[in-house]
Amino acid sequence: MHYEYKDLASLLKVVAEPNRLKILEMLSCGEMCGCDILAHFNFTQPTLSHHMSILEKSGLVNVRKDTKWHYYSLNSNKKEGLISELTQILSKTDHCICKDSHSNC
Amino acid sequence: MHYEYKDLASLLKVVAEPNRLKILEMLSCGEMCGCDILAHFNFTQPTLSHHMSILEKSGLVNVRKDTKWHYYSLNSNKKEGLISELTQILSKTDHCICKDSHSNC
DNA sequence: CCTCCATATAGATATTTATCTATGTATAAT
DNA sequence: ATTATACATAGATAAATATCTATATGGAGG
Repeated sequence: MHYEYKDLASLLKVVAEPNRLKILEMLSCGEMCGCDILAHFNFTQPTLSHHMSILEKSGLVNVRKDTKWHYYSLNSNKKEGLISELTQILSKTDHCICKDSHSNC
Repeated sequence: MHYEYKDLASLLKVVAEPNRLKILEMLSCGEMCGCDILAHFNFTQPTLSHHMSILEKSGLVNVRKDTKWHYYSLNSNKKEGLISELTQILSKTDHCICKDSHSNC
């Protein structure tokens, strides 16, 4: 299995969760602190902490810590990288994976 | 929770799996039958059947059944819809979700 | 110093899911 | 007819994960 599939799939998994999608959409408008994000959801604070940790580790979201508050923002480069990688892998290219194989496809 | 998040997240979940990503990349070159797809993987035939069923149900992949063989192909409309929805939800828009809320974001 | 507030961590639980083996079904070929 | 091939289904299992309650940490303000 090529690494690119695993890496892209991991990043897609981060995005493939309704609450995290909504968080990312909110952050597309500009940075927000955790407590303001939390106000838009029904789940508890530890659950938000869990989601923010996943978003942070993925690189899709940056954090700026100002004393008590953590301000989260979207990492545009990572976002664009995700979209372009997904677009590319789903598009017909000159280098077709099937042509490398011994299989008769 | 808005339906759009759940629906888009479901579709992203289909794509957020390394083997399915590879299958989709293979299908971007043109249609293939199951047995030829299987030749590119280490898992068993029932596992491929499971993945193809998920891809089919999501609408990302179409099937043409010719007697013994099932020929799978990428549904370009669905693919483009996925990419455009993801792009849109991650982009700054006039209608910001935060501006609808009573929260002070 | 004590109390609120923002966030993180620990630990438990229920659900989802990717995989396997075993088996069924349907078509093709000999 | 019997055998081989392509695919699906059933049932089991192990791993991942989204959520909760309870608790810890650390800064702000009285």
